[in-house]
Amino acid sequence: MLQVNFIRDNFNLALEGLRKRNVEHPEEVLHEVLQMDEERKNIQLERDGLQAESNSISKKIGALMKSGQKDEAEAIKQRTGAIKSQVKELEEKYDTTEESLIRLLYTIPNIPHQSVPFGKSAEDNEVVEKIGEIPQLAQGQDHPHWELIKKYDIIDFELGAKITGAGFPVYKGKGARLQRALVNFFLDQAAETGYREVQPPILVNEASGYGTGQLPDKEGQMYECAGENLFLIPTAEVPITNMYRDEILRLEELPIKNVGFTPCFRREAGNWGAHVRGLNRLHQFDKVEIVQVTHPDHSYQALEEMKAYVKQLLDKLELPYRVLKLCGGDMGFTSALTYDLEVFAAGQGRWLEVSSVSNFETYQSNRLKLRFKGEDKKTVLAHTLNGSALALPRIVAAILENNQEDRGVKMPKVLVPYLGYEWID
RNA sequence: AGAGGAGUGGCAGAGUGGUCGAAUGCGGCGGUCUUGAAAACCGUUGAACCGCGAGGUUCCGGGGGUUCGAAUCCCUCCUCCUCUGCCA
Repeated sequence: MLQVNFIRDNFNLALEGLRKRNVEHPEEVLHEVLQMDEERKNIQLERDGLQAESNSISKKIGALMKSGQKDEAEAIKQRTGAIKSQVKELEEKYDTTEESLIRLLYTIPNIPHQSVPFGKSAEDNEVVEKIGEIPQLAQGQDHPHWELIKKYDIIDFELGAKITGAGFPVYKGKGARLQRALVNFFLDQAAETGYREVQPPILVNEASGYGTGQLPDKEGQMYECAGENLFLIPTAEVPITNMYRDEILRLEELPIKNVGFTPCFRREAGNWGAHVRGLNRLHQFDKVEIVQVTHPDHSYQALEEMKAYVKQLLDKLELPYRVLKLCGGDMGFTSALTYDLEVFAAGQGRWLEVSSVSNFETYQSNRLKLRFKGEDKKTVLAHTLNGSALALPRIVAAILENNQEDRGVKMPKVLVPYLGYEWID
């Protein structure tokens, strides 16, 4: 969530940011925040004053009791009754005011970075670069992946539907091996680049959901465990970033770079259309995620590094891709700047998002209370970032579609040592 | 899952109703000494909010209660440890 102080000190900046986000009545919303915060402060002032008085009376009573002046002590006690009930009343008022302030802040998205383009939807995203050749598939070798997986019997949707439901495929034989190869390849690459590998839980509690911003508004995205108040993670970002909730880090610990492989679960309620066939959208999929916690001065440099890292993975997989800078209307709620990386899947003739790399600045760390002791020993909110590196299903789709030949599908060279085979046939 | 024990500052650990945001030790930081370092000695060292400031308020696992007053008493939840059971 945004910091109230930031809104107060940079009102116009915040306002412009919310306009870029296409937030309705941004000026009113921001004013309401400031007004609620003022109210909160006033209540605190009043409450603290009374509490101070009450504290000093209590001290006096203590002193009187000690010196044996019981009657005087009893006399003073009478006066505390009124103060007590007033304090209690003010405390309740303070709590409800603060609660509604936080609830309001939860509804406000992050302020986009200056460079984020205006725009309403994916149409308005800015194509930053395009890399690699779009493959020209020969006739008869231009199948979409959902046909190829059937032909070679490597991924089975019907079987998954029998066990669980739609969107939970079973990977079989070379298909399963391909999954494992990709995960190992991604993790090895990340380790070489200086990321520490972690294996977090894939069920998280409510506090974690709030910490990274999946709650309160996106319950529709996460599967909830009945009776446990736990959620299946939609991305490893949630547990890995929440490892640092309520932490005050030392300056030397930054930047923190973690990588984790987890399955991801998304309900995707209402997100199913004609063009989400096969592996394009699933309820359960595998993803390797990189997460960084950085000094505010270095987060954009880190973002560029993460983007470059993901690009290099796609280069090694020999997949054509493009990099988008998302516009204000298409960016995730909590992000300040997001790059999407999309591979071209020639069998469908479509770009598929395989990675999203974002800088959240202090939006998450403010909820998380993730801070570090700065140069002047003041505690400062750190910046958090994350990116997919990479999400598997669409990578698999693109590999299958782009590399199909007469005799089968040829695997990218870099994966062969992990796969133990060269062709899916 | 059952029985018992425990949760205090970066760590260790005292404190069982008022003078406790909290002894002491270690660690960290600053200084003296030293060519430099170590040792020794001196000082300093939690967080949040409010206030121009002086200063005030809150926080001893979370929440609630008793009391004029709670780290300390009561209730409840959570976590960890030990033993028993179960299980990959």
